[in-house]
Amino acid sequence: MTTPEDGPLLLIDGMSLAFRAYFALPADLATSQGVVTNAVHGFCSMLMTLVKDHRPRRLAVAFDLAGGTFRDSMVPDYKGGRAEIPVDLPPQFDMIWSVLDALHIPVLGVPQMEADDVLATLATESVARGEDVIVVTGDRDAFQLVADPHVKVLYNRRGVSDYSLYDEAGINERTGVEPARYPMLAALRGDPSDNLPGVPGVGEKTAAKLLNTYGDLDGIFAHVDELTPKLRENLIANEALARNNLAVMTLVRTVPLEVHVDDLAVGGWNLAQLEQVFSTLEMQGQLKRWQALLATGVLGPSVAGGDTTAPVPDVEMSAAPEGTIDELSTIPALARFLDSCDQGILLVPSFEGDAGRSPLTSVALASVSAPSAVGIAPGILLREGGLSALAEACRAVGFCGHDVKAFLRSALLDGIVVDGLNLDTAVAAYLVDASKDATDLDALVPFARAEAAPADLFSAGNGHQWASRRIAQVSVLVARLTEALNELQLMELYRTIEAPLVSVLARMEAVGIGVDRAALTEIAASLTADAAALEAQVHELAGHPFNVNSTQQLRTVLYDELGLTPGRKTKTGYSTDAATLESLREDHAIVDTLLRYREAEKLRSTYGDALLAEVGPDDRIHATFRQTVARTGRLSSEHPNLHNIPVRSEGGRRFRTAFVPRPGWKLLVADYDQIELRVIAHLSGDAGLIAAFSAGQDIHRAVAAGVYGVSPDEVTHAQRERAKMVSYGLAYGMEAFGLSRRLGSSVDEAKEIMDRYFAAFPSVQSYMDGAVAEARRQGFTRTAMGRIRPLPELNDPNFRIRQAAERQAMNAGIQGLAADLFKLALVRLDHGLSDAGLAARLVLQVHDEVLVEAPLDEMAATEAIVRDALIHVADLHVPLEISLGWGDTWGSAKS
DNA sequence: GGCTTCACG
DNA sequence: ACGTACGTGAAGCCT
Repeated sequence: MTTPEDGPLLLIDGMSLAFRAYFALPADLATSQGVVTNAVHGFCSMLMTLVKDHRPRRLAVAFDLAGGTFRDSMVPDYKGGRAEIPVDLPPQFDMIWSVLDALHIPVLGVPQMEADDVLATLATESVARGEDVIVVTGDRDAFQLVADPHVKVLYNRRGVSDYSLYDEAGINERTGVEPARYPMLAALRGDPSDNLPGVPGVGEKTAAKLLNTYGDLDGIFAHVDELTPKLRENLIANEALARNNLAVMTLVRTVPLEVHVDDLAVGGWNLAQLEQVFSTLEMQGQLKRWQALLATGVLGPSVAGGDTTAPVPDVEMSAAPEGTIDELSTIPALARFLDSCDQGILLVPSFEGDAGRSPLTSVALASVSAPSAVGIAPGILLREGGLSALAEACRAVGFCGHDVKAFLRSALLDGIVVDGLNLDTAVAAYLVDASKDATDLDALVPFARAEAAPADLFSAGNGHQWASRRIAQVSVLVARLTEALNELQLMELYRTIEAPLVSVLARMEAVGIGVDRAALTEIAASLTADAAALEAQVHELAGHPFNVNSTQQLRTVLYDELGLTPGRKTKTGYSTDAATLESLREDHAIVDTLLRYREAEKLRSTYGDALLAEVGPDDRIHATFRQTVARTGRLSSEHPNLHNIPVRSEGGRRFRTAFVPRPGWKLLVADYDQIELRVIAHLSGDAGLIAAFSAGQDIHRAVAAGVYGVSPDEVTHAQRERAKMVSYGLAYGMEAFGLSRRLGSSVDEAKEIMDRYFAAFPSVQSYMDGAVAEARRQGFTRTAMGRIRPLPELNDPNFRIRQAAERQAMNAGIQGLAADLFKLALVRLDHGLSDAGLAARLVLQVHDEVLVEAPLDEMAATEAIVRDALIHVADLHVPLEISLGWGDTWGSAKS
């Protein structure tokens, strides 16, 4: 057996192996997020087989670099006619590099050179030292290397396991000529895979015969007169072609490399890194197999020190067309740079602290057409006039960036409006797959290597290298996501709703909502007092003090010490939630006090001091609205969350009186009436529901009448309430059990009610069934406005998970379309106000509700615009209606 | 960082 | 036999 000490140099053409692997394995080999990894799987398996079978002492993998090669200028349409590279493949090159990184296997690539040229150079260097070489490739060009007895070619015909190992005799047998003459053979007969035309009338057999008779092209052309007239004519007419072909086919053995054979010794792999890479790729099986293989020592020792990260000597990779980073320290320099960005601007801002709320540190810029030339505009320059130059350029040529809302917001704080957003890669990634964190650039392009930056910047740690990497990532994403949006038919949704919404939200965040500090302080103080008093009472009733906020301690007190009957169990023990406590209310006085304490404490801790702490020096709260988190397409709010300000309880509602308009202005509050139920009516096309909505009936009363078989005016209050619960429960895919709990009735009774609902409104049931079936068929749901939501769990082996996914499938089209409509309404509203030249402005949105503040003399115009924007947002089978009111606080405006 | 609870639509 | 209504964000406890 060969040992590492005398094993060969194994040189792998990574590109051709990756291609073979890609086409050999099914494209459904993917991560749970749908990232296709079939080529990575195949490549890793092939690599493992190679290592096992050949025990290389040295090892390297070469790739072609993007940007073409010197041969492109030698042949018209070189390698033309090849199938397009599938979109799923290029991202997998990055993943393969990461695996190789962790294995400490050098990855080589030289601009303008093909992988085989690099391999030929290293093979030549190695044989000069008398060492054995095996070149692994799917490209026949490499046959010429076997001319040296130390070199063999492992030729991959197709698939992952169909190999032939050729030595000199093997090449002779296969091609009819000796290896050194193979390029001449190909030059004469042409090479279909490189799109090289051959000499007419000269095929494989004739070419071989000629070469074996006359030795080489010179020999052939010196003796053309000995050939048959037809052949002679063809050869003479195509001499230039044949000679050019030969030049193309001949591998370059003198590629200038910074690594040499001695740098290619195996060893130095990093298990922790490998674990990390395979875990990201969700390739646990490969990890296990590699762990076992590495333990045998075939790839040498691991990196010294165990898990330290030693950089792979991929020296040649950094010889890629070098990126530049220029600090644009003057306005003219910035202007010059912007002028060069005539195809659009890539933009990556960085902030001193929280994005959008703190000053800009700098903005990294690049032209879409030349992303490796990065310009950094420092914050100082931007604040001293640079920002308006940048904004002007953005408007003129358009710009792309990742999560740009914070940048827009920040510019607004300096009074600059930045228009011209072309592609926000975070928003686009969210549309493509809302189930992953679209803001995490490193997760979206985990394996993309930045265009190499000058080495000194890598060590300088001044942030420029980071910015340059970001620009490179965004550049990759812009291309990929534009394609993905088109492919998934999401581009219209992006253009008409999501992209304009970015600016609308930025403006709304920058404006913020007014807060009456004094009122808020008072509410908080009174709740603090309430909570303290109630806590004391709870301690009294328990007989001793304890931390009431600790569910663990509370469990002990209620169920062990006081002997109350426990109900539902959670993962960690008996539940103490409100529903459970409600059922124990009669059993002990402590329960009621506890519930009141919980409410006061919740309000105090979440909306008291916490909200107060968010109020800025301008007496306003500037929350952040996130456009890329909610899987259904809704927005979310954070820092603080203004989407859950209390309204249902008397005590909590008081907080809404602390939200106020600008002094002297009025606050308009408008919300859709039952938008989700109207969406259900529209989507299902149910005649009964549509008739009820169209007639402007009280929908819950109408539903109750249908369910209970009475006329609308006979419906009791209780029946109406029940109907309401059924209607909303339906939108969530609720089952009889859930309904019974909420109605406080038996499951049978709940079942009966649901049956009657579906009997009265039959199209609703078929819509729900259809939604699930469609989602299962496609793997995702799609709203009427095109928004998709992947639901891979519909095929989960676990019944519970599968059922949850079915409920999500039922809900996604409903909540999703409601979200689409509302977002579009927000855009229309915002644009309506500015088109009318009003000072009135959006200050807040809460899923189906908008708050607008307006000067007194704009109230009428504002109201008209809001009504129109919301009501006429889309033409559904049912009318959309809103409730609208004005006031001096959020609390009083909402009727 | 996971868990529980609870505020909203 | 299982769990049981969708979607968020935040606070506080505990490991």
